Amino acid sequence: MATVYEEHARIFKAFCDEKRLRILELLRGGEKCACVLLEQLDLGQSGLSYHMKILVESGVVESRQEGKWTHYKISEKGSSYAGTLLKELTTPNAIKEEKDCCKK
Amino acid sequence: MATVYEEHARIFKAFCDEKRLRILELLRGGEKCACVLLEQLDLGQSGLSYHMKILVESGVVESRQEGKWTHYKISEKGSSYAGTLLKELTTPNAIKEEKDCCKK
DNA sequence: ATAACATATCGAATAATTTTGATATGAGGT
DNA sequence: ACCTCATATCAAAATTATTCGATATGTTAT
Repeated sequence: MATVYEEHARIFKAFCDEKRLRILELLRGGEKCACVLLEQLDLGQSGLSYHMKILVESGVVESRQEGKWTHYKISEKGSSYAGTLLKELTTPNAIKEEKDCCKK
Repeated sequence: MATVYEEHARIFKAFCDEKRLRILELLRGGEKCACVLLEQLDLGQSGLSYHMKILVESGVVESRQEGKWTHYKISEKGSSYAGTLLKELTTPNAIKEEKDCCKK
């Protein structure tokens, strides 16, 4: 049972790690097979798999199986959702509660 | 010496933790004094201070000193920068490198 | 079915983050 | 100056994330 906070945190975890930011940068150049990512990154096979899982579960990246190879690309839907969510989380509410808390 | 990846990761760390998302939610209601945050959250004084430091260093939150009290609010500038950055990190490059890597 | 290869999963080791309590710093009031 | 209160910092413990190597799963070809 995950709170909405955990769900949201999971999305932004995609952007919180150096290795994953590097992967995203590579994917900005277009869909890439895992083998390409492997040779461009300082990561072992299981390490890449670990990070790709986090990226895919965040929704920011999507994967496509083609025979034994897996291809990854940035999900337009997922990343635009992340953007929308970020804006939501940082936009003031309608309700303005201007209560002074601490007497000066 | 921090890489650009670390710099970017630091910004999104604001959104990667349940407690910090809760704090942001409270700040959406307007500027809040630390004392208010403390009573609304399941956090001790030093724990709040720890998370606020991360939020402020991400640029998403800004703080204002008023006598002995510190007031926090969402930084419009910082959060719009985070939004812009997120979009950048997930938008395809102009350069399309469509090289087939693995022969089928 | 077996072999060869790509990826996923597991467990242990390591590293990073978070929590907690104690103490330090810094501001305001007496 | 002292005292009080708010916040920051520190160090240790607890928790979580990441890495790495070994093994498992799944796909294709023979």
